[in-house]
Amino acid sequence: MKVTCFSDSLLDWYQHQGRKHLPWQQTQDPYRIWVSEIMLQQTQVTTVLGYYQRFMTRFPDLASLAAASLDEVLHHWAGLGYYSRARNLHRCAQQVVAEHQGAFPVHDQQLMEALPGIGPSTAAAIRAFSTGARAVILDGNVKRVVARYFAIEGWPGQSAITRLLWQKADQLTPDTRLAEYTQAIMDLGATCCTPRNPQCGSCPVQEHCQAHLQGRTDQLPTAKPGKKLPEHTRHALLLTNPAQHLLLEQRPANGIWGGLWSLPEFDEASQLQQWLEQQYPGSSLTGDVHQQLHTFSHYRLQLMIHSHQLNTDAANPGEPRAEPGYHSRPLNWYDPDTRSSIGLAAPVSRLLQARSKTS
DNA sequence: GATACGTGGAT
DNA sequence: TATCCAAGTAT
Repeated sequence: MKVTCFSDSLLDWYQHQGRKHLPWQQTQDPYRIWVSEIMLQQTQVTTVLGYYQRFMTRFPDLASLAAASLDEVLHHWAGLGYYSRARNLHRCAQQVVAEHQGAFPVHDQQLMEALPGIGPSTAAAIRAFSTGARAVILDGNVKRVVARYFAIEGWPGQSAITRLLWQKADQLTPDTRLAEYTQAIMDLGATCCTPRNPQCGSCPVQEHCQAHLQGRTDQLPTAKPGKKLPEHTRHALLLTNPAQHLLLEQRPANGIWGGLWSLPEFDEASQLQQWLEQQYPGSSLTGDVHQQLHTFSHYRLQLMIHSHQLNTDAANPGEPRAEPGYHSRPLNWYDPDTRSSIGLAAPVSRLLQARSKTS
């Protein structure tokens, strides 16, 4: 059968060419596998390695994660991006403790998908790796391999295409050796069937790959329709007190850098000025302004950073408080030297990085 | 169904 | 430098 041919060839390739020594491959513990799968969502292996090591050292099991504060979880996630993953990870840990007696329902795909941050592909990956059950994944690697193997036209972002890819991925998935197969098809996409310049010469299924046979590997899968990123400008306040602490504001749980601590941010410079004078009467801006450019997947952010140093007799320097209105979020002074366990947003970590370089 | 959500690696 | 895109999910 064709199906058997694909998985057999792939598994044979995996024996020699596959990755088998990644940290999360040395266990069948659903917790460890789960953390790795969440971190690896839309994130490359090399980026994850360091984060995973530190995270597992601090949160070695589900109970330790469930008992931790969200701030500390975000502290260990800061820099990885897509922070809803960290918030959902924390929520999920508490939910598994409360509703599943501390054990992931790895034998039930639907129950797994019901957990925060776990979708169909992640649920399948956790199940395949921890139990060896037959479960079908569809990540970026598999999409590319399947789209090429069957020469499926159309951008995978369209739901009809995704549906078809799921169906084809299911067809290719064998009934046995699921842990190996799941790793193998991801490895093939990551190291052989790459987005550009795929190494078809060393591909175990090249003889049956429609894209290869048609010489169209460079056209499949169909590229995402390109669009220009919109650009936004916002204004951030870099306020320093006499102790050289920075004023940070916790961002709302939704939106960019959700739950992380960042510089107080405003739509307009005038709003920033107004807020500053309200909080610290008699203060005036130093006039030092510099820019940070942040490029996200969906827009570019020009952040104008307005620096200001509070003098000693400024009112209430230790306890800034939010006014009701457009700013009513938690505020805190942050000491860069005694790093507390909170998640710092990119604008802050970039500032501190630049600062440590010059000093 | 389309959009929001981060950051860094690769080319 | 610019662009793509990565072990996707939630809304």
